[in-house]
Amino acid sequence: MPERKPLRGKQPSRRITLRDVAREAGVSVATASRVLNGSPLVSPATREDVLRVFAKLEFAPDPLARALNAGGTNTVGAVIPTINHAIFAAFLEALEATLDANGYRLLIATTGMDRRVELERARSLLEMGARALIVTGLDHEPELTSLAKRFGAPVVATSIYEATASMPTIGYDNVELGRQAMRHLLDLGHRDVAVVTGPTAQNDRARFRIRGAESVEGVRSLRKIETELSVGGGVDAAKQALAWDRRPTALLCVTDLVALGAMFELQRSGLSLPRDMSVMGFDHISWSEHSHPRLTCMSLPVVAMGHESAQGICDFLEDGTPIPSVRLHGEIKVRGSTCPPPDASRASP
Amino acid sequence: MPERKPLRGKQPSRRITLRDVAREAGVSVATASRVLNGSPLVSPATREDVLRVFAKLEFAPDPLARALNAGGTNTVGAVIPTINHAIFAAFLEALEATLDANGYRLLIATTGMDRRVELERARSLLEMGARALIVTGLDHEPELTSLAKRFGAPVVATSIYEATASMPTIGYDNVELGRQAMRHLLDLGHRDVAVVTGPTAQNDRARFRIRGAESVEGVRSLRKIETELSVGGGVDAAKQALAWDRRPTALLCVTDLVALGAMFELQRSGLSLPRDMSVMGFDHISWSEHSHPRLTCMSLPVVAMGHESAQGICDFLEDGTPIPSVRLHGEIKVRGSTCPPPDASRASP
DNA sequence: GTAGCATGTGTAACCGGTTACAGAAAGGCC
DNA sequence: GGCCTTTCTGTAACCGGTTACACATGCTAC
Repeated sequence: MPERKPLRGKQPSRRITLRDVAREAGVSVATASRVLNGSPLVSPATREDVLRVFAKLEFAPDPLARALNAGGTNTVGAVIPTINHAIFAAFLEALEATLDANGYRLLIATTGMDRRVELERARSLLEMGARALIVTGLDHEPELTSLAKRFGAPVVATSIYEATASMPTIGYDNVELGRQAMRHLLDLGHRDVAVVTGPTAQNDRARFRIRGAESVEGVRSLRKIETELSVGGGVDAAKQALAWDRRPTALLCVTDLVALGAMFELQRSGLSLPRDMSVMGFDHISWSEHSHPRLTCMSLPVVAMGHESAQGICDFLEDGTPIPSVRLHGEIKVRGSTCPPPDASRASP
Repeated sequence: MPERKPLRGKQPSRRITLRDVAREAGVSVATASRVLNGSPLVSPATREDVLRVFAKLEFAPDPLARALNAGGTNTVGAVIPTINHAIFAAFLEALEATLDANGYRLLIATTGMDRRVELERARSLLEMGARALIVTGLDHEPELTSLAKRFGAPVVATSIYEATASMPTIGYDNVELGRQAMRHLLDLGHRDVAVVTGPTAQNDRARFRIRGAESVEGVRSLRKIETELSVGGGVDAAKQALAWDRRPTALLCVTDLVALGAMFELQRSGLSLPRDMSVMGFDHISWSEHSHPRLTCMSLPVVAMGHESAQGICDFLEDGTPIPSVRLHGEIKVRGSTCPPPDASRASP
């Protein structure tokens, strides 16, 4: 049951309305409105007059009244875990750019990875007039779908691709990416790998990547370290891995940020990378190709994902074209942070 | 002269309106509206009936109509250079959190550092109904102010503090920060420093920081390197500095990202940090305390800045309290990436 | 019985624009 | 001059809610 939010605050000084302009210019509101919208049905003389009054009174049309007439706003809402993570930021930037090019604005709300919060944020975006919703992954409160349907807004799940999902998904196959990453390590000769992940409870992408990694045959030991999704988390993870008595030869991090933190910590504790330990990331954020050593990672097509999501939504809003699911392809960027393990000669058959 | 943007797209199927509900429930729109808003002036029995019809018809009130009545939306617009930069992301996150706590939503638009673009984005945010505008720095097209005034929306400049500015500024004194940073290097014994900056043309914050650095007495040589505002830019800057015949002993980077790139490149080329070269940053983004070596930097209070900006705006919108300028204080975080220069014993008096 | 009040409901104006439709004014043509 | 167009302008309904005000009802109090 929708609950009314009282309007916060009041208009300082009554705004100039179209009627004020009309009165001042000695014309009807209709004519004033026509001038406002550049209708050709106005004589040049009247137009001049009205325009002069527009300027004189510093008239600014109320966007809400226009939107009410038009039957909707031009906003699209994105509900994402956090802005403060390079990979989401890159995605949002692309999303915003494409929406903007199509005349739509982007409303943003963050969830801090909490599904209940996500639902609430989604509700308020819809109540603000968002015409479509972009969410991350497929792990949501069940009410989300019905809520959006009630508002007539489509929901697009990103960062994930799943053809059979109940909503369009625009993203990549996280299981496959996890598999590819692990295979790379296996091919190099690693048999003892630690997978470092952020909290997986509310994060299906991470779980899928792990599942993919686990699905690879031939790994002797695959241990999981669950940590915070940040550079600091990577530091912690590296510390843990170093403290184990049978140290893994490679760290597979589900996020570049975590990989960066891990590399820092490993280097700090005196290891030489990648010789003493391989580190791999996921995301391909801006610095990963510049790090020292350069980070081997699974690159996620977030820019394309932003464009595709925006385009799908815009097309839908224009003419009702159903939003298609789009499978984007990540690719492995093999760089300097991975190499065969120290004892590869012995370990390999 | 405002130009009309035609509504993109059409409503797929006519939405359920309050009148539909009222008819179905056999009450007047007024009563239906009262139920919608939880007014106590409705008998329990009628309320039940109407609520049932709400559910049955899956009624969703039109946010626009409500906002039109209320006389405004609950959105605040932020026009920032890019989302894709940790420091802005951290700021936005804090901003969004505080706005949200006060019942406001955040609209975001990016400018890519172009003032003309900034003006256009500001216009569209205002036309979307943003009640206030947050911008970065004080370098803007002059029309920005009058545009916002016309819409009755206050503008807050962030990332900068200048008591005499024509709009409230919520931020820090970039000149002072630049000075402090340089003094730290000077105190360590550095006399030959390179200042690495992003493009300064449209960025007053960077210019102020440089000015502050230049104002410090006792530096023998202060050379500037202008590069891209990214990790890659830092890499380039480091390459340049290394190629000079009289190599600086310290790099003062106006952004942490650039500092990170520089550190990577310096290490790649075989230097040992900080022994062979000191590196300093600005921002204090999440990883800078974890890097190897840990980055010495000027920490910018962006989280406080987000909160203060949001709070100032909310207070203004609630009861017209003028938005105060707020001077926040950055502080130096002395960590492991700076130390006396190799020849400090000789260089110091 | 009626004045007095609380309670619940409906009517209609209103928010600030847009626009269908009607009508006025001006020009063209026979 | 009368009739038809064309061109411009105004009236009023409308978008989908909210709400001031009027009014009907039921109850208490005198």
